[in-house]
Amino acid sequence: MISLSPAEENYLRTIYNLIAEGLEKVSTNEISAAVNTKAASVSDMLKKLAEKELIDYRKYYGVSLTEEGRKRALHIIRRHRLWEVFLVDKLKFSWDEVNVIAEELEHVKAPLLVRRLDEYLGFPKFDPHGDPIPDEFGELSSKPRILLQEVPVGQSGKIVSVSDSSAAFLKYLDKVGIYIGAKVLVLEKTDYDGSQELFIDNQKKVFVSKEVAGNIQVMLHPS
Amino acid sequence: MISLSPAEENYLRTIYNLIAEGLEKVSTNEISAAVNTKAASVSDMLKKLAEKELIDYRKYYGVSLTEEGRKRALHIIRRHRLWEVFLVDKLKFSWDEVNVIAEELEHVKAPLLVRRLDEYLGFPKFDPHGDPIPDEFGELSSKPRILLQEVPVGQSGKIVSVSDSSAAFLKYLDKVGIYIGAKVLVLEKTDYDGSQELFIDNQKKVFVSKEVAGNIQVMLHPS
DNA sequence: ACATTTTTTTAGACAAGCCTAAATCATATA
DNA sequence: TATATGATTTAGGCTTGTCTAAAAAAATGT
Ligand SMILES: [Mn+2]
Ligand SMILES: [Mn+2]
Ligand SMILES: [Mn+2]
Ligand SMILES: [Mn+2]
Repeated sequence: MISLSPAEENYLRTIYNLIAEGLEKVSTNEISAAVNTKAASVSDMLKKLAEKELIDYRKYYGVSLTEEGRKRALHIIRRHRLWEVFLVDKLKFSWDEVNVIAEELEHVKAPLLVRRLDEYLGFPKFDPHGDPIPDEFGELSSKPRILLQEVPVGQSGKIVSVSDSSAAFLKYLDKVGIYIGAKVLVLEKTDYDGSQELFIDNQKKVFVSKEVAGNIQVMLHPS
Repeated sequence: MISLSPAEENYLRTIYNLIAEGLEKVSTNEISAAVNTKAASVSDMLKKLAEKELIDYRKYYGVSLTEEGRKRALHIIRRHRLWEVFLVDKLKFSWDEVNVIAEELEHVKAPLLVRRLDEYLGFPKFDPHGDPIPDEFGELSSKPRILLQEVPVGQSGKIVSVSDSSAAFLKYLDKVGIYIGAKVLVLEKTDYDGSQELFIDNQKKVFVSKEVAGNIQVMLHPS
């Protein structure tokens, strides 16, 4: 099992995350935006990853992960999310600060390290953003989720994760009082622009745009 | 304050450590051995580091650190040793396992991370090998030390650090019962080969070669 | 259907870090 | 002091990962 460079790992994790957003293939430009690298460079890298049989790559068409690529991506994501838990639980970072740091820590590949860290953290199942942490074998304990966007008026649920880990987005959520675990009730929806009015924890009314609601996952309460 | 690559950091830390062994300049070949890289490549890198004014470099002569280079080296060493403490104290690694892992972790350069880690560990002053951890400003709290080699027969002291962090050496010390903090009394010395007979913790007799005694530092008990 | 725009790939270049082989310098020795 | 030996540097080359500019393919709009 030949080892991957930090750059290769970043591409694999990025492709996995983009695909996890629903799609079954990703474009060069989407990857380019996500890894903050010019499309020409991405094309180069995709050729190399395809060469190593980590992705399926058809020119001008798009990219998906092979079984091996998926397995590798999940191991990287496991490291990434465990470090995020460490940073929040032990070092008292806030959830908007940990993504960038974990992007560096995720590439440290001492075999025992990840297992010991996992144990030390008490085998957490989810990271600070509500995303599931794969186990050693790359298995995900997934919960049934629905986008906040999709929750009908009158329905309530619990916020279980967010799909944008940028500091800007997370700080915005902090500001309006939305957090992982919060109870959310959809009070009203505006068809015109897709914005919603929410009732958080039976306490606080919050207006959110369609963009925001599209980046929040909810587990519905039985209604 | 322009940021250094992992490779540059490894060279700086290595040069610092070699110089800390007593010498005031280091040779290309010594560095080559320490970073496990061919001498020709070391020459290349030395030119670059001199260009950046991190080292004083005179061709065919040797290398020393500039003030800036020393400062940088101490910051890298701070990260390295703090991670070593983390690995031993929190993740229950043994002291012979942590050097290689810390060699990777030391390059993670999130500014807040090191301070938080330091705090989390309780501001340790020494790493698992007895080496002092520089503070944020690069200051070292050094204790007066003497090589075990140099301790006269009949004198006793406390083992405070070891200057070889290889797994082989540290495992050997574990095996014979030598550890940081142990009381050591020199029972006998053989002039011929420089080997010694020691009495550890008033309990156990141990024979050590000159090589071993040269890699152990002792703080003498007032006699 | 054709022209325009957007996306993607190719071509060519560059810096970082490494290597081997061939100079060159320093030194130890005869 | 001339020479052999060892240490160091230079020359030339390679891989990785990036870039810009140009070409090619795909998508879009009229
Ligand atoms: Mn990363
Ligand atoms: Mn996360
Ligand atoms: Mn290192
Ligand atoms: Mn150490």
